[in-house]
Amino acid sequence: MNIGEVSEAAGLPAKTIRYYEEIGLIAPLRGGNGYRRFTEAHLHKLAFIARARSLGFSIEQCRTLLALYEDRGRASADVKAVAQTHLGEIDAKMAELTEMRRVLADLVHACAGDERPDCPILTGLAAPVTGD
Amino acid sequence: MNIGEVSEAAGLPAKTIRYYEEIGLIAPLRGGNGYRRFTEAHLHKLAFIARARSLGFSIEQCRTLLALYEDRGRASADVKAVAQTHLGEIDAKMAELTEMRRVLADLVHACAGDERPDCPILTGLAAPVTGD
DNA sequence: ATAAGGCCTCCAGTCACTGGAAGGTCAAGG
DNA sequence: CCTTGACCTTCCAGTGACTGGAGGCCTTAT
Repeated sequence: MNIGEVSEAAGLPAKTIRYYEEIGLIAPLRGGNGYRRFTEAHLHKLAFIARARSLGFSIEQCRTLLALYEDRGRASADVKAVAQTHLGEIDAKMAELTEMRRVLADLVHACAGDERPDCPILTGLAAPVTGD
Repeated sequence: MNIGEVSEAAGLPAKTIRYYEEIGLIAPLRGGNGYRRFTEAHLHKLAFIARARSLGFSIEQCRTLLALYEDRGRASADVKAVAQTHLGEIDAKMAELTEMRRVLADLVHACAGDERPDCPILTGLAAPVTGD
């Protein structure tokens, strides 16, 4: 397969696949014309990466997961550890966003949103709201 | 004030303040020795930016908010629009994270996490779980 | 012969910093 | 007066994970 076909099949832009090759995530063959040639195994790997990425795993985590995937002697505990680390990262981001959302929603709620200049959002940013 | 003092007061690294100057967010004065000189007004602006950034506003949104903050003839509706756009971005990210978390937590839950190689996380990444 | 579309490489840009090198400035102590 | 150390300066490069574009080769169809 050429890059266009795997791109379509894996749901990844061709540019991204070239980038993955550049950073050593995949190693497609080359045809006599210089075109990358992909096998089914390459496609599987790319689809694996695409799914891992869509779950938010970093490229380095994907690299680790791929290595574990291809290591028949792996311990599932090692996989689980990577996934749990990532789950923790997701939870941390969610907590951060939740807190942002809470504060921001309060400010938005307090703002009249008309043509007058008075704006609790701006005063809230100029000085944090305290309990006083 | 020198940069170290405002850095301390605004809670922003000196590097970040220099960066903000480079992109035109603030324009400190210069002393004869070439050092940046900051006034109270500069400090206020930096604190404003720091709070907006901590709520997740992008630099460009901060630039807009600062301009509105300094425009006495602003309409609060304009401020509210920026904040609501950002609220929407936060909600979109939260939805994305929530979905990631849901799928990932299922996979983690299904994984024994012992020294055996069988791992639902890896099989789930190799082929998405379908309802079949 | 040519036109369209796919493929190639290389370079630059994104966002918001962050790290580090090389060097100038300032206040205090010896 | 000299040194030490803290503070400041600029400039360059790197982060993560791509993305866009220029310029050019390859293939297939008309």
